[in-house]
This record gives sequence, structure tokens and C-alpha cells, in this order.
Amino acid sequence: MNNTELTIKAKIKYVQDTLFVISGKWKLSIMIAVSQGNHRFRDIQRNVPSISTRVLSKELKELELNKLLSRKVDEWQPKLVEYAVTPYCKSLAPVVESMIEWGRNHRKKIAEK
Amino acid sequence: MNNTELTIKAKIKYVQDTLFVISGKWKLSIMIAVSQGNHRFRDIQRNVPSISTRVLSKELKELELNKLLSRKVDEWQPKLVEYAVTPYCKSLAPVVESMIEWGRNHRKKIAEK
DNA sequence: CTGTATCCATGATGATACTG
DNA sequence: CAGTATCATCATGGATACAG
Repeated sequence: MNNTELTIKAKIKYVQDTLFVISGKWKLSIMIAVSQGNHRFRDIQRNVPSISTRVLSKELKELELNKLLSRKVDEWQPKLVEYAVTPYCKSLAPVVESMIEWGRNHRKKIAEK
Repeated sequence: MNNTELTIKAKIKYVQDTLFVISGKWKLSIMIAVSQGNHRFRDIQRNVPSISTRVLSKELKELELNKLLSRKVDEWQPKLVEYAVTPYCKSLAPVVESMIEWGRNHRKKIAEK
């Protein structure tokens, strides 16, 4: 599938959607922390240095809304919540890979006089 | 070239770099407006609805810094400035295309119950 | 433990007047 | 025409206390 038939406005809208989902200071770091086995709120906070509870809570909600993370609750006492990356999260790989590639080259480009 | 040998921290850094260059409310719209033949400050402003001169000025500077736009001045009176997309700007195509593709699919995904 | 509520600092954006 | 300066507003993030 390619996107040649889309209007420019539609393209911009889709790109902004994608930007919105992955941008911000923390989202990628959180996804990586979770994918590496940190499933609890505190574990994630420990592994994403200097994030506050308020912000972490908000980011987790957005990631869950976008179906990139799942949230499972056992209503025992004390409450037990488990976060995990969803299979859908993997669909971001082409986007992220192309951004890594471009950003990596861009450093050199900007360093040139 | 692939990026499998990079550390996670490096990957995040590169992705954040890329995000920084293309994110924000206006950058993509401005690049498109310029690429479609709007080379003058006023033309760009007319074609990117509701952007203020202050913000347009700032965004143009950042795009120029990142070598995505060129700026050429003829010091006549009245002053004549021409903006144009650089060849380097085209290197963003894979990133933008993958984001269009993902964002397009994501709309459907989120709409699902 | 897993968050929410509150308050505050900072930065981004907007409106508009003005300069060379 | 191509911006800059100034002031107001708003969104975002951080620190911390505390609730269930």
C-alpha cells in the first residue's frame, strides 16, 4: 500500500496523529522500560529516571488509550497492577526505525560546516 | 544499514532528535507550503492559515538551522527574501511516509471497540 | 503500592504594534 | 516586505502531599 492518493491535508493529519502518539519526553522510554520487563508502576518509575508520578500516570493512560500498553488490575489488597506492551506496539517499529536512521544521520549533517 | 548495534539510549536520543526537528504544530505545513511554490514570507503566511508572524519567523529559522529550508536574501529595497526546500529535505520522505502509513491505520484501530 | 490533587515554574503560542 | 518587540494566555511538566 502506498499513500500517493491522499490529499496533503490528510497526510498532515495522519502524521500529526502519529507524532502525537509517540512524542513527548517520556513515551518511548516508558515503552522500552515496560518491554524490558518492568511491569509495575514503581518499577517503571525507577527505570525512567526523574519522571514524577503525576506525569508517569498521565503517560501510561495515554499509551493505554492508544493500545500500545495494556493494564491489568487484580483488586486485592494491596492493589496489583501490571502493565505490558501490546502486540500492536510492534507495529510502530518501522516508524521508530526510520526515525533512528534519520536522526543518526542528521547529527552528522548538522555538525558539518 | 541497520541500527541493531545501537544502545537503547542512543536509539532514544536519535528518535528524540528526529521528533524535535519535525514536531510542533507548524513545521510540516510550512515545508509543504514552501515546496508547493510559496517562497516568500507573506506567501507562506497566507498558505499556513492562522500562523502569526512571530511563530512563522521562529519556525523558519529552525527549519533553516536544520538545513531543511534555504534562505536567500537580495539586499535591495524593498528587501527580498526567498525560502526554498533543500535537497536534504527529501531525506525525510521515508520517515514521513512511515508516519502517514501508521497514522492512517491507527485511526481505524482506535475506532474499534 | 498505585495512583490523584494541588500548587507552581517554565515554555510555547497568540495578538498586535512597530521598525528598517 | 520581512520580520522584531512586547505583552497576554495557555499547555506542559515538576514537586510534593496524601488518599484508597
